[in-house]
Amino acid sequence: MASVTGKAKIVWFRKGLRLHDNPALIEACRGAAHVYPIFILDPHFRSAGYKVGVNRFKFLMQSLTDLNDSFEARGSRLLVLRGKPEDVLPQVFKDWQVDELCYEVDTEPYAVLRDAHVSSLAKAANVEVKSFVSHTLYDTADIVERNGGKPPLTYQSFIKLVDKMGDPTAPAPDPPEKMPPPRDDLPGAAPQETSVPTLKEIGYDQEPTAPFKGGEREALARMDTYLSDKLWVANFEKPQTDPSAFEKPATTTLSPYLKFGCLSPRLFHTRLLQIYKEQKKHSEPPVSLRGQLLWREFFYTVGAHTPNFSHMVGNTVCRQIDWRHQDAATADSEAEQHLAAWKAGRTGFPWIDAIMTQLHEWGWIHHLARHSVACFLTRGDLYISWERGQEVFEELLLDQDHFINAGNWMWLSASAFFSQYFRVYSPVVFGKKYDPEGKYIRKFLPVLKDMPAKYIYEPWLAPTEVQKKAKCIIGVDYPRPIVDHSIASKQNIGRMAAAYKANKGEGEGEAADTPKKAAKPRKAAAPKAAKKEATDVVSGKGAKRQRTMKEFASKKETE
DNA sequence: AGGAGGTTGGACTC
DNA sequence: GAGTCCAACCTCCT
Repeated sequence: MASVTGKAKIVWFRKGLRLHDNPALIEACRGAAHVYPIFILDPHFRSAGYKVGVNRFKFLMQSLTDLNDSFEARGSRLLVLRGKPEDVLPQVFKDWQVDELCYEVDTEPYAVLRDAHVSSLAKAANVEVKSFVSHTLYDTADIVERNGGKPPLTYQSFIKLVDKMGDPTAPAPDPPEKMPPPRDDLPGAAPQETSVPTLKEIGYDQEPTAPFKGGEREALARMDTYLSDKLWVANFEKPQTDPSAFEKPATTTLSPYLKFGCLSPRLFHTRLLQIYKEQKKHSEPPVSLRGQLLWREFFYTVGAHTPNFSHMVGNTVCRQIDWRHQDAATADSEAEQHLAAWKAGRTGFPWIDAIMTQLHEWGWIHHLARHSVACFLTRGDLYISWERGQEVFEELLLDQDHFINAGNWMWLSASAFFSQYFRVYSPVVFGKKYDPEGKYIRKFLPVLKDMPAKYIYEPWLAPTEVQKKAKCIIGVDYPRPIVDHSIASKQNIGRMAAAYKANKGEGEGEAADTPKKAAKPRKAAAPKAAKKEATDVVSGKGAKRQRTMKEFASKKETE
């Protein structure tokens, strides 16, 4: 087509803040006289119901600046527009005489509605819309289709489906070295009107504190650094990594870059497969590095195909549980206080409070640290709804990712995917395993820096003299624990058991007294009971154990 | 219908 | 460090 005069095209960045593996950008450059790379500052992401902490916003601004630099190096620039996409886009379609709009598929609920609306507006304006899957390894709709139209609910069944699908599509080729530039002289396209905003312009008055810098170049450099240690990559096992490591975090910390698409998951995946090929032996999902990418994919798949995935009510995969704090209207004041203490890192459990402090300061905490604080907030200690925790993570995490955040909160609260609610993380013991000296606590809670290691995880047990010497009086300089973990966790296991039972009843409807329900536990219990008696006689622990269970049962009844 | 297995608990025993 | 128990969950697969 030699006669083509050249079109005006928009490539709309939302996630996918990168030039590599960007099929929408490639398409936009094809046969275009003018390409307008845009990002829209949508007020939705700063509305009352959706908080973005200053650290993540800064990360986003850095990513946009980096993107702009890369475009400038190619004779183009990034145009940052302000307003609702539904208002902004029809205007520029007209003003810039746009022929085509290209973007990456975004499957989050808000994005799906937004993009459907924008597509219809584009059609009305005679603008062709082209979208591409590049934020996930696969088109999650394909995975669901292969599973008979339903998303797989276990990681293993998900892996099986993915294995059958073969390797993901290879990353797209790099964009041209010289790009068709946008015009400066059209309304709303002038460089001074479309620059990357400052935090002040947006209305942030806090100083960002996170030690991670946003952007594609940073992402690629970081990936290269971590992948250069091929033995480490090949042997990576997530559960073996140390949540208390902070001098050098024990994992790649690539999650914020994947969240914003500064790094392509397909590129990362390709690089991992290369290394696996070179190294004969390597770890496997779920614990391997590739397994981590597939966890992301798993939650994107289930999340995108489950209604109300980020809420308990109306969510088909989520167990309905009578949390103490389901919403602000019904929560009692104690639950309100507990939630506030948890968020602020003032629970009186140094391990929990250090993690929450790191979350505020860094915008990132290790996966197992997330487990600790999530279990503590929900089924472990406070019995507060996972949705409240999800909101806090949504605000504070750089890598906050809609489906992954919701999925993991449901996991940890034993609301979905995971159901062994009696496996409770101890806010004292768990961290101690990794960091007996309490270096991590001393780093993030300096008030405890002189507390002897013996008491660093339980400072309320330190004798007054020790507290005085450490210049940290419990109840004055650092809070007393807001709950007794051994009492609270036992009580909550009982509540969870009751909630599970209630859910079962609901599910079965009138057939509540079907023999199936009674027969199952009875059959399983018989051989085990005999075995237990035998070991109890030997160990002499039977009586103690039984008493504990009775106490626990009576507590449940008097509630 | 039943069994296996489940990314990463904790306490205790050997 | 591995194994067993706690008390019993769920989904998937055969």
